[in-house]
Amino acid sequence: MPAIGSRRAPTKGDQREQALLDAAKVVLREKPIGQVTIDELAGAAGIARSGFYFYFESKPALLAALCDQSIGLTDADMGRWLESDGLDRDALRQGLVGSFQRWLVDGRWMREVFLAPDPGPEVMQVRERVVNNGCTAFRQRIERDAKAGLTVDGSPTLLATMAINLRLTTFADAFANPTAHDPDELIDTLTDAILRLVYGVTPAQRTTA
Amino acid sequence: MPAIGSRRAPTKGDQREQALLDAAKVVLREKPIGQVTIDELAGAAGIARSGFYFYFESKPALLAALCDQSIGLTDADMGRWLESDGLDRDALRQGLVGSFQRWLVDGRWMREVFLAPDPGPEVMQVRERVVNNGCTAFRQRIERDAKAGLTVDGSPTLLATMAINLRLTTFADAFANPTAHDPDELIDTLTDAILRLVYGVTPAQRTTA
DNA sequence: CTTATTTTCGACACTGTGTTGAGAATGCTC
DNA sequence: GAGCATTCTCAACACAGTGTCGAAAATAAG
Repeated sequence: MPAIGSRRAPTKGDQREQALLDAAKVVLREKPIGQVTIDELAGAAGIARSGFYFYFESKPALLAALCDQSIGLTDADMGRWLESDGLDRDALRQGLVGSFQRWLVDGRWMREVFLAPDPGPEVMQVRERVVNNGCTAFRQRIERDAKAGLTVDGSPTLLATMAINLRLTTFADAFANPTAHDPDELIDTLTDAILRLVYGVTPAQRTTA
Repeated sequence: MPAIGSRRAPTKGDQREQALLDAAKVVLREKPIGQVTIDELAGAAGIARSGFYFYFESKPALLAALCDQSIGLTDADMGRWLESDGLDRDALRQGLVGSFQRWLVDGRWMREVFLAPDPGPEVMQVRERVVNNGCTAFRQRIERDAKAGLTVDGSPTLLATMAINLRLTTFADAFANPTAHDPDELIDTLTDAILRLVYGVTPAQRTTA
């Protein structure tokens, strides 16, 4: 794997590794990881089962790598809101929309990474990194707004965790049960729920009807 | 298994089945289900591995049965609040405390049942029943209060789901990371978070400091 | 005590995982 | 483009865990 800014051309192995990740991403859209065999993953990337182990130590290891590649994207989603101040409902909503769209596509494996109780050490490491990043960014925003007297009382860390978990479970549910709610209503309700959670207010103005 | 109100004495098999459930409950406090073998579960109940299959079809089937037995308790926790009207912070808080205590003890398998993305059909069935019951009760309370003009706007179903998920993830996190927060603060924050989520208000009065 | 039913468990077949080492493909150097 | 080191591939193996079967033992019923 050439480093991210590397000038070196990707070797055959690098390509194969990426092919394995890409193939896995597709395969994992269909069925839960527990029901996907390594044989299947290897086959989808065009190699024999035992060849898989040249690239990844195990299924969870691949999953962790998969997640790792998607972190940048997830961060970008909420970036605008996280950097702004005050409620800024529009920015928050837009961030959630972006996040939501990713969930609708790759929710299968995202659930495994972020929700599964015991996804193995490799995944746990990535999860903790991602969650910590998210919580920290969120927490810092809350602390900023707390100084301006905008937020409710209560530990910013706890509030941030709750907000993030609320988003997580809402999207996970939406993935598991796509027809249960109207997407727009879901996002609006979630947006307001988070604002209410952190600021204790539901802003009256809405960009969309 | 004699029906719940049965007069018939439990046969040896009934006892063994219960022993299996009790033993599993204990074993599952130590390590995640994925790392517990059927051999281990059977051994803990004093029978051979293959004997396990006389009582349960599989590991998930036992887990579902385990959960099934605990439903009554979980319902009882929140009962008082669910039947009252208005915010009633004290009742809500007390319900959450009860629920929380159960989580601290049996959180390991409760996570598997309520959080795992793909716990198998048997568990899924029980989960859906429990979650639906909980959501329905919650939703009805919200609808009642909505008529009284107490709640925020928004689909009661969505609000109920969010509240329940907030509780779920908060307790699951607390189980996974017991020292991260002060229990009292956690419960207080969660109580207020739920009230804010549903009613848009944080009641000033608190029973406890 | 006899008979029917329930319970137990060893032995088997099967699926999926992870390892190893020999050989093939690749790419680097001159 | 021949030689050489490195990277990659995969068949064969060993193993752990699951689930099934049927014969025997334990229990309950008559």
